Amino acid sequence: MSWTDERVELLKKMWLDGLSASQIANELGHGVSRNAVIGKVHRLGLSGRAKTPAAAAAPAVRPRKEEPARPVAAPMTHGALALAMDVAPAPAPAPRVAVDDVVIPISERVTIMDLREAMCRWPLGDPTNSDFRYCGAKMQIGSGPYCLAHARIAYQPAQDRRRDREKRVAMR
DNA sequence: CCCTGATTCGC
DNA sequence: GCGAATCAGG
Repeated sequence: MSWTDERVELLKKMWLDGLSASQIANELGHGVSRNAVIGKVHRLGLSGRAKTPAAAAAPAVRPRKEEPARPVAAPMTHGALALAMDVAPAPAPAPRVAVDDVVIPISERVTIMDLREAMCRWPLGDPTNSDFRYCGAKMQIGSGPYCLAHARIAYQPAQDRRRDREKRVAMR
């Protein structure tokens, strides 16, 4: 894929929101690596956070050939611009949500950006809304992309599932 | 070992 | 311009 205006906008927004390169790469899609994101960020000139005092003033620890210090764009503050855009806080309802006869822990709900490889991809809410989250619980091997609880819902195996209403799946 | 960003350089 | 490889670190 290529860096379309749209994708660059997403990149800018997320980077300014403080998301890590890998998180951004993960959300932008399959063809984008974290290196690609970092590379693009630098080319766009929005990197430059002077973390180390010495790094900002001195040529750092790299004895390689250096360029006359590229002019880092305006040292914009992370927080200020981050507030300009959304990223709504997660609503905090009941500690658990019951679906059918299975109790799902929602304590780990995560945004797509925080979704890791081993996290349950059961969607929670409307993907159009900003409060959309994924379950995020630990993925159960052999249960598709879901945790144990959600796998049971997704792959309703037996026809005895309305049985055992009292039986609870204790998780954490 | 997991992760972070930074830099170089062949493409 | 792009990004894998690499570096330097947490």
